[in-house]
Amino acid sequence: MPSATAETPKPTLLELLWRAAPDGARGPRKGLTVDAVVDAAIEIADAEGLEAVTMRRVAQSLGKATMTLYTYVPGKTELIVLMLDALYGRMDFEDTAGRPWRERLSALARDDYRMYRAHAWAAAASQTRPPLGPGQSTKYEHELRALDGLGLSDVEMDDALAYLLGFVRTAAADAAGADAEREASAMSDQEWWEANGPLLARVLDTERFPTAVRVGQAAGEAHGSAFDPAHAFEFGLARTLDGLAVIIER
Amino acid sequence: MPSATAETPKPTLLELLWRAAPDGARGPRKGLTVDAVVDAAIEIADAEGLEAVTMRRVAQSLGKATMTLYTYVPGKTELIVLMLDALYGRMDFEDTAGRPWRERLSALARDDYRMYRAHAWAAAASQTRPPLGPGQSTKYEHELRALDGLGLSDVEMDDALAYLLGFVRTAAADAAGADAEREASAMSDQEWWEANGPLLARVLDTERFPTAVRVGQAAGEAHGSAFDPAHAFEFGLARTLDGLAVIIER
DNA sequence: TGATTATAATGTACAACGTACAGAGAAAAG
DNA sequence: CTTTTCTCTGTACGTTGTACATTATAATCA
Repeated sequence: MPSATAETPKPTLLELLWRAAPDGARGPRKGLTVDAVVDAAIEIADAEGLEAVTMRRVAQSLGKATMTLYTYVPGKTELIVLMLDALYGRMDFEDTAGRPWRERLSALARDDYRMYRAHAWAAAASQTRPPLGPGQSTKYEHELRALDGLGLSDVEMDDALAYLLGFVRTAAADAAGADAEREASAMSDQEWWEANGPLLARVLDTERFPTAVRVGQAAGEAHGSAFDPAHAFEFGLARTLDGLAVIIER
Repeated sequence: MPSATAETPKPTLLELLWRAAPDGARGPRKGLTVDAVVDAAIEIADAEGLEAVTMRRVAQSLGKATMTLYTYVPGKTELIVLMLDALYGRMDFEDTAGRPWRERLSALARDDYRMYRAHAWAAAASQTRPPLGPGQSTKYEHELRALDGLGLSDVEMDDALAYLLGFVRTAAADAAGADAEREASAMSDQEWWEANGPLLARVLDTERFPTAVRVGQAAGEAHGSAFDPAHAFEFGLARTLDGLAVIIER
């Protein structure tokens, strides 16, 4: 009678993040690593967007069969978490030790924003409370240090950081969205107005929507287009820091 | 020789949003309306999440064949836009005329947050600059009126509103994400710690991550769990209004 | 050394998705 | 009555994530 089929203790997500899975000693040599899979996926996402990251595509870029990936990663969900943690771990942060708090937090925000802009898929994929992988932990530690010693309680520090990073993530996602939309439409602003202007003029009458028409027009003219992500980021960052100032300089 | 195949001028998204498509006079009677399709889709999304909204599922709930939907809606992308605009159009806003600006903006944020929480799928699906459908236009008009007469320029009004709503959307998406995660894991905090505690203790050493460990612990204990969406919303709203105060009370 | 056993790698297969397309039938227009 | 146009539908295609069985490989144990 053959012994009961051995239960392969499949690694948890956390073990995977920390690369803490004991690599099996028995079978054939591994032809890949988790890092290789993650890197390949990031490369594809950077070049062609997250929707181009399919298991087949990643495997192909590694010269392996699709199902081989599942030796290294439990599924696509986990792969994306790993991709994000890798990004966090590779960020380089501006050194702002000793500078005033406003500059420190501003640098934090800009570091984050730069990372998101360099990997357009990341803002949409990331969550507010990512799992505590090594990359996220390193990032979190660095960010908290910028907030330490400002007179905030520990809980306030966490609140403030989550608030600041939430703003940056949204701003980056909006910027990426605006890019994608512009690319997808392949329609100049002029063409768009020729196609949609008449209807809008008929339907957005100044009787029902006086303020919207006035403000929308002003905003559109000021930015030269419907939405200016860079301006939104600068405006928002200033407001966010002003908002935090109230509890920091209290 | 048969005449050239007639070109059905398929309606643009804007025409669809404003229900401005001329309904064809020729063929059989329509068995549905755009609204019926949109409502059915919203009902499914509310009950089972956006990922349950498939063309087959929506059609089935209307007692029609799948492809019938494409008579009313160009595709799934457009359907989701229509769903969101419908939500915006049905919001009811707290009347805050004459009240101080901070209460007015706070009510705006809470109205928005309430809508997102009632339709958990909406925060993730919505964009910063939604197409100018009737719902979005009504909402935008109402919101701008709350910002009018505060001494802001038109461009600043638009900036401030986008900033405020961006915060609310993110907070709502985070809250929905936290709900979903809790539901999906089906793991009590205690079980989670039993499974992952040992690894975390080994790997999150206080040498490398002193601040992160300290603050993370404090935050976790304060909220009784890793993340408290309601608290994050209140904290963030206060900060956001404080930040806007700087340009409003200038 | 030879038998055993855990593991890596892979091919096949399946269910689910959005939607292109062609055809059948209905109603208005000529 | 004929023609035209439109609604509705069934079938089918390409794509997705991944379950599963199989084969090859290497370390372990007798």
